[in-house]
Amino acid sequence: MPNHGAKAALYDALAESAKALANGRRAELVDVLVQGERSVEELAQEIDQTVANTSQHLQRLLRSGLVESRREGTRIYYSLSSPLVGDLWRTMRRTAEEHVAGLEQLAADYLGDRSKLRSITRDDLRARLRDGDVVVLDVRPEAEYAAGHIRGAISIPIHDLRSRLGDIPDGAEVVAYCRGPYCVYADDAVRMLSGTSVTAARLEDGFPEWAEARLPVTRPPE
Amino acid sequence: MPNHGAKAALYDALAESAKALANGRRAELVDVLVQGERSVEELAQEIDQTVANTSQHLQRLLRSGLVESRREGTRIYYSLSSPLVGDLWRTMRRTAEEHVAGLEQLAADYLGDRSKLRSITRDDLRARLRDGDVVVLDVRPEAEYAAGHIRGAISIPIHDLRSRLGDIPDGAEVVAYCRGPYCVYADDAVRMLSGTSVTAARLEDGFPEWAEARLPVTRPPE
DNA sequence: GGGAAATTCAATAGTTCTCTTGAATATCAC
DNA sequence: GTGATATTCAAGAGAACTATTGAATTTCCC
Repeated sequence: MPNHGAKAALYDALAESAKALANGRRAELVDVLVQGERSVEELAQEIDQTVANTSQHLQRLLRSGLVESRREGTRIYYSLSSPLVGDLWRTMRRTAEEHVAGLEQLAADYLGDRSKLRSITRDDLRARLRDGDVVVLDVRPEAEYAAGHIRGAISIPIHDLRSRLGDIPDGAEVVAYCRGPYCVYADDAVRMLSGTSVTAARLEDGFPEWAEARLPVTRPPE
Repeated sequence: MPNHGAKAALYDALAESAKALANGRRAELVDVLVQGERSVEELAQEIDQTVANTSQHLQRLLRSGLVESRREGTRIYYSLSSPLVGDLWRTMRRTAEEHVAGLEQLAADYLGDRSKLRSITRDDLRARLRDGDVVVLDVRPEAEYAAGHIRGAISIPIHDLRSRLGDIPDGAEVVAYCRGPYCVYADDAVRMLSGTSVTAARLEDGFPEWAEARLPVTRPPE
């Protein structure tokens, strides 16, 4: 293929990591994989695609070196090759937020009206954690909590929240968080908690951003 | 087009900034634009493409919001919309360096053998600048030096270097730099200076990386 | 207004990407 | 081995991307 010069071939290769992310479905995949490894079937469900199509996208990511896979019995688990890939995804996302026209509208279309939901920034939560007067609630699936969470957070996956409302101390001030700024689990949690005895707000972004900012986390031993 | 759901449309838009960079020629364009604004014709020459093709790539970048343009008489100048775009390009490049297979070979093919060239890291140069015992030489085109350079550096564009060797103090220790890790100007300068009375090394990367690391720079007043 | 220079537009052919479908493969449990 | 499950492979249709070519447009200068 490189019947063009050495410089062109080099820059083609440098652009390879962008090509890998240059597709909405693959962006969704990386966004999930940032939370930890997943099987093909789980990923297919997350991005609402057929298993065959998901598998093809994963192999595209594999070829570009951005993800790795391991087999466990009949399942194959994919994971990011390094935290650098998550950094790239977030930088890319931030750039799109800043520069891509129409993005706010699309975000609003997907997320619905967030204006009535109380929210809190990373820095605010950090300060309140120091004061110790807040319950931090991780509403992601159990496995993602296990792979790493905000230090001191408790885990109640969003799908269990309704039946486990009793686990939250009466009158507590709750801050719920999930996968990131475009994840709706924390929104749902705050909506569900409004009207109960607890006060609830959502963290403006999720665990990966918290970890990237080098704020205190708990991770499983290697 | 979005006959698919709101989530898919949102992630398609988030992937838009990656699509803009998902092409070797556009990556080259951004790599040049990081150094400052350029006209279409200049850019076409830099990336060794026809003007028409270059124009089309620039308009793709324009549509994605990553670059801006302004007209000045019959020329149109393109520039990056914000420093964030340069950050994205460097993050993307770093990810490719880390993960894309075969990249080292392609870099070697383009850059040739660098093993005989003395080189120095950012941190080393920073320390030596404090001691004041080094001549920092910016070998990029004059306009790029004017748009911003390492504080204290002198400008001798690579194409003028041979005729301006006399501008460099006899017996000086020179560190040459240019656009970045894949720019060959500094390599050429070091090769040209070997065999003269001065000692020469190249900075391992270029001005954009120096500036991103918040090391001292001189920029023109707004 | 007419000519020149810089850039964009429009049409096209070849390539790559994306999703779909159905078959093939690998591993496990029995 | 046989069947079940998870994943990949293979083929194909339609869309998007890329480079090329030549014409059209914009602005300047006279």
